Amino acid sequence: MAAIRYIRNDKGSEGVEKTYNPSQVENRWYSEWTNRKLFAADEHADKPKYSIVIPPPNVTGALHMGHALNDTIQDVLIRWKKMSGFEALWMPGTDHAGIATQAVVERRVFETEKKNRHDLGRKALVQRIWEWKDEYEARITGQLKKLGCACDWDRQRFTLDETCSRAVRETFYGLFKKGLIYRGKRLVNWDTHLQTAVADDEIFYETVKGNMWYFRYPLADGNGYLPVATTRPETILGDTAVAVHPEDERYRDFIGKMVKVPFVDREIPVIADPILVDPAFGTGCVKVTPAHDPNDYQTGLRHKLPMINILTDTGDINENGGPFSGMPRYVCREKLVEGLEKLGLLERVDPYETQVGHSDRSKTPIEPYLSDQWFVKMGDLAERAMGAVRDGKVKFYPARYAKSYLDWLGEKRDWCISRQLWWGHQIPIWYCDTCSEQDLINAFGAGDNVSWTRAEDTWLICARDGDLGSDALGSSHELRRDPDVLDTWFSSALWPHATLGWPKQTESLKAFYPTSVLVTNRDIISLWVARMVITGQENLGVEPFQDVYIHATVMDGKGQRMSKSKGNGVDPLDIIEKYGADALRYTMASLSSDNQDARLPVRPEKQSDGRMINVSEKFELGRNFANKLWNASRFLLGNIDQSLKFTSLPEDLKAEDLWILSRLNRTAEAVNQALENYRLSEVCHLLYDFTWKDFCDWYVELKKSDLYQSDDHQRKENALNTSSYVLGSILKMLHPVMPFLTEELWMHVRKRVSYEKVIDSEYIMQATYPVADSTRIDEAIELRFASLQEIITALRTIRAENNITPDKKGRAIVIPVDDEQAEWLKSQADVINGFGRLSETIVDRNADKPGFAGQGIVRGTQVYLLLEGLIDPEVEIGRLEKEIEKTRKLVKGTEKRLNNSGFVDKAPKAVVDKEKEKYEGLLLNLQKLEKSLEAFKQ
RNA sequence: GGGCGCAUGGCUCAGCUGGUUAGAGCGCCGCGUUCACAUCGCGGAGACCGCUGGUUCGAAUCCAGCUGCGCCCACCA
Repeated sequence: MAAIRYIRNDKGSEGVEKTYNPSQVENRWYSEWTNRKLFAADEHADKPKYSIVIPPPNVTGALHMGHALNDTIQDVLIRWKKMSGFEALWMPGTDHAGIATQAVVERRVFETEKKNRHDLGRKALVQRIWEWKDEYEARITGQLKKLGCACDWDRQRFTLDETCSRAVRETFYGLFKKGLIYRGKRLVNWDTHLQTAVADDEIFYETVKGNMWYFRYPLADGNGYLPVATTRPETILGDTAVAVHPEDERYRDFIGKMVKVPFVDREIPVIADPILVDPAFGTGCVKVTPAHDPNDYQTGLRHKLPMINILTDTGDINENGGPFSGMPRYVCREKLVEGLEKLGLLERVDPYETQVGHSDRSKTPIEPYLSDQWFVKMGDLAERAMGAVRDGKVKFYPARYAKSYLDWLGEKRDWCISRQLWWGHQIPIWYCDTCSEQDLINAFGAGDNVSWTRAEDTWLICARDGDLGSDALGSSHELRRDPDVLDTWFSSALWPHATLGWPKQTESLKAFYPTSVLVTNRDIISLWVARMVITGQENLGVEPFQDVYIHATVMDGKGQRMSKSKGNGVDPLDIIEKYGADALRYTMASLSSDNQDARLPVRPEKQSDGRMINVSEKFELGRNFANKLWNASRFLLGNIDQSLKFTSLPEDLKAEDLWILSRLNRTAEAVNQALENYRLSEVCHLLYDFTWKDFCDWYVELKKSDLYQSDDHQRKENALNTSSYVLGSILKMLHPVMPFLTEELWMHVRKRVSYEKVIDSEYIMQATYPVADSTRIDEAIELRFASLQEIITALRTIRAENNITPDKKGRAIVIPVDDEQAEWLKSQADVINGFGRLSETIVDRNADKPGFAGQGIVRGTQVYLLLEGLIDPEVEIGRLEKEIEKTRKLVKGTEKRLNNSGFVDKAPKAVVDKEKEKYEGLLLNLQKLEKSLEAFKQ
């Protein structure tokens, strides 16, 4: 039966199926777009430029819905700008994500081969990671393509590729030469199991049941002791001071005296430090171990204390541990406590729960560990980057995020850029302990490719490019390369210009730098956004983007941030499989408001082939919308005869044509403005309402009488003409959000319609984006239409509430407020008849109010539905009473306002006048309703 | 602990510079096979806009406090 209907409905529109089938359409169009190189941006094009660099996804794993939102937004912007006359570049790429990627690969190698990285060796491990990278980069790229992203794939970059590496080296060299990169000590989070430093965000805290040990620090002169509490007794071996609060009466006299560290017999001072010590906590005395505790480290810096490392790389006690040397640290802890007890120094032990940092990778406790690291001096760089936002050169949307940026930069904390990893850009520093500066000058003095500086025990030599090699200074002076790599963010920070070829002055760089907007998440404002501004200013003297659009963070149904590491990520491919890419895009875009979070509840669903995928009814919004547009198009196209060719709108436009054109242009205006301000959810709602409500529910329905019931050929043709015009505009406006569907429909439209200004390109993605023609916007006709719609709705309500079946036709009497309204409604009597299922509509200002009829009042116009015998008086009385009550409330409200002298005196005249007008109208309505109720009750 | 944000019908969210009869989608209820669409049409019910104060002629909207939640940053010897 469906087949029969299909054939009957589908006059001449071959191949347009009844429901939109996304999967068939999507792959076909994507390959078509890429084959035709429609995503390629030409740096030589004689057009204004627009560019976006993708926030490069980490190659740690596949993309989730958070990325899908991020990429949808960018694609909408890119496609919109392309259609708006810009040469738009969307630069794709991925990030090597140092620690995270090395960690996943190390873990996998360990699981499958029971080998750690030392077993494998640097070269082999890095090789494995490259293989992983290739696999996931391909997967990510595939996901982006499925999403429909209009990336210029020929330009795809990777943060570790040749081009990016060149930029990293150039930047490092430049900063080093200026003295902005230096070597220093820093406490790192040491993973004793993997023997590597881990990043702060790779640490999870776990509550561990431990003890608080209270013991005595004996004074060196033998006269008494200081009570100290600790959760890590073994660190006593590295203590270099005991601190008290300067105003603590109990210990004031001890300040400046010396105490003796048990077991190693080191004498250390008692110092006063108001920052470290909280007199109310513990004993009020704090042992200070600068080499193994972040706070103590800071204290150590303040007081210039020695920093004694007591651990080996594997977490055992080193040669500084006296009798405990060689013990694993937890064994040492036990033995040391026993020792304290034997010495009579242990006071008591309390059970105590502490938050202990654990490595996310090895799940073992991390140890703060002092080591040599490389830093970037942030002072001046940060100040300049702050200036960019303060001066408005870089603008945040929403503006509140500027604060995150400024606050973080304001701390001006030096940036630790070295990581004890193998996966990443190896630091371009070589050490030479034995040579003289003259040796360096002899070897590297010519040109500007090597720079050096003296450290206490060695030369620090930085090469601009390439590998210096171990014997560049001859066989007598060995060069050693620093084994560490750079923080991932060091290369990410260069992304906007590195991807365009910098330091080469490429045409691409000239054309597309600075980029137009950065679209990203709020949690990397400091890590990434701020650093891009810094390097952009430093390397090119120009900020890397004008706008920063921070979009919502996608949360799961429980309100947890969706992330790869949490494992709660939802694969966009699941959603695409179930609902289609356009549905995904539309739904995600409509979620993209100024809010900072977007919840996305999903549930697993078994597919017919047994696979489980994640689905969410939220995407039905987008799927249904796609289907609606599909069917509206199918309907119109099915009615257009092959022989018709429209080249311009008809001469004599009817009222509904003027109305839909006004609505269309108003929508185009609002949509462009919303896009300009990154208000994508607004864009979606505007287009949804215009398409579904204005166009489908009213306009197309209105035109059906022309199509079905008219013998007038011209009328029919005009109806199709105007409808196609509007449809074409809808497709274009919607294309950035729903690219596949609109491209597919565009193809069908083009077969039948050829407007010069609307159907103006072979591919919709190259067509011109509609802009508002303000001469088409007609306030008056929209108001008239609104009243017509409300009258029809009033009639429909009466019918529905009284359970009047569609087959029963009634008559209506409409009593308008004035002659103009009367004339308008008379001209639309057929419409009212059709939409209200009426045999007749009498529009007459002087008509008598019918005695028995369903009633509504719309903007003062009285609407009566005469259906003697069909209307239940009880129902009508109920309706009227409710209506009256509602109106009374409103009357009371406005009355109160108008009686308030404060309002009348102080509010703007326009507001007061409007209120008065409203009041009079409401009173009139109330009178009429009350009269009707009276009549009914008789 | 510091910062930012959120709290609007059962659910997910709009409501941008204070003046709206507080909206939408889903869900719910009723009716509906006239040939675009049941992934649909028509109609309806459902909200003291977290709480308490304040500013104002007027507050969902601005301010303060409180409560609950989320995120980021820093973290306790």
